[in-house]
Amino acid sequence: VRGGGAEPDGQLSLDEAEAPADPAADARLAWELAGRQRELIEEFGLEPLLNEVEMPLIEVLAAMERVGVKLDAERLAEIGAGMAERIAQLQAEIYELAGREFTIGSPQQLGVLLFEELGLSRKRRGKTGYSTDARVLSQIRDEHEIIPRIEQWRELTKLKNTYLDSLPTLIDPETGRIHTTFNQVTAATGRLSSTNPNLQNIPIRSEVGRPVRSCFVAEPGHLLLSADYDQVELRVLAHVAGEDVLREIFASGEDIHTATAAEMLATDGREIGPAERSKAKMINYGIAYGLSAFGLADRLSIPREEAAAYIDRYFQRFPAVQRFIDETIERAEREGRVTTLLGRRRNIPELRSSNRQRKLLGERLAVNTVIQGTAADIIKLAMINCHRALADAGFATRLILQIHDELLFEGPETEIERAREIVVGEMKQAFDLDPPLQVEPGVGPDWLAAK
DNA sequence: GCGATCAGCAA
DNA sequence: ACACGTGCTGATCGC
Repeated sequence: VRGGGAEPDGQLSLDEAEAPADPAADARLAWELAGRQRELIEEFGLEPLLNEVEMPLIEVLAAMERVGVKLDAERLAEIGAGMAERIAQLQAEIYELAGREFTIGSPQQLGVLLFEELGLSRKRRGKTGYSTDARVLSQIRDEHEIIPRIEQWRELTKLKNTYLDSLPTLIDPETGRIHTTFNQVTAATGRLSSTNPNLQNIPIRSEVGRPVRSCFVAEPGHLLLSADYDQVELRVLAHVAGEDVLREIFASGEDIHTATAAEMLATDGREIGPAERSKAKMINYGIAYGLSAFGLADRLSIPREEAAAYIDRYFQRFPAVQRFIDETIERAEREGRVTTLLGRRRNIPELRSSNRQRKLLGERLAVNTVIQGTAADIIKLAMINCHRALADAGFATRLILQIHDELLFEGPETEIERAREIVVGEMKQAFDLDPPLQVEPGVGPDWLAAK
């Protein structure tokens, strides 16, 4: 019996008091909804996507959730203890510099202290008051000794609260492992999501966050195998846009962001250094993630006009990308929807909005959904194929996580090299793309070492 | 206890 | 004046 109080992770609730008043009516409703859904699936030509991708994926996801992933709880606790000490020290220094105690974690109280009592430069403001987010703090870092300490305090408490303290509570006593829930139907683009816990946002970028990732480990005698698609979204873009300049960059094996920077900026005789690469990278990601000129300017901390100029420059060098975007938007406006290469469909009602900003959002969603959704289709196919190929080979290596463009496997060390060959082969062949898909594998005793 | 708000992690 | 990719989680705060 499933009560009205289903758990957020979709687990069945057996609370007698929450049992439905009329279970037969509930069952009938589900039956009737299924009939209507079948009609729509047929009308939209979605049977192949349903039958070849989403349905076969269910048992792959179920197996992944059942197997789970091992966490080194002792190591996690050690890292957490070190952090607790550092947080306490920072807190004392912050109170000392502030001249009083306050709730550091309250943006409201922090805003009063920084901008009213200490008189630091106010940057942006939110709905309710001053913004104190990471970008604001980095801009006023040199104005007061308290700022770098608050930045550190924020980073450490975030890591401790979100990962170090909560992950161990989710270890299943039966298996000693963490069992996430993958949601197949939440993300509008067709991506998966992960909850309770979310294992798709484990830190890796920052120095202090990275050790958290090394706490995800293989069982004794086993190893983790991580296999990443290299630049899958930009390859999808090159493919769907038919952009030969982009294809040539991939064929040459050059670093994509450096090469993009060279295309955009080198004609001015500009040297391509880290700053140029970083701008190009942001533009590449901007296209893949559907960022506006405003969002791009915000990320790069440059005026919007300058961001718009970079985007213009990008389109001059990659004209087929410009054509693809224009055609995708035109068609989406006519049809009210977009589809991925495998026929996944997303309605974009924003395109009919009279609000200019909302309309522009719709345009970016239309383009972004084709790219991100196609990448999601491809990796889902790869998951199904890897799962089947490993089983057919009689291997004990199991798929345990999917992180959008990465698959993580765990297997006996004796077979992991052969498993790697199978996985890389299946991932590359999952879809016939031009430029072709490329996969970067790595093996190690923990998740950090495997990358 | 709940929702709104702010903040920050990842691909 | 305002705007600002998504999904998930945690803390604070006011009701």
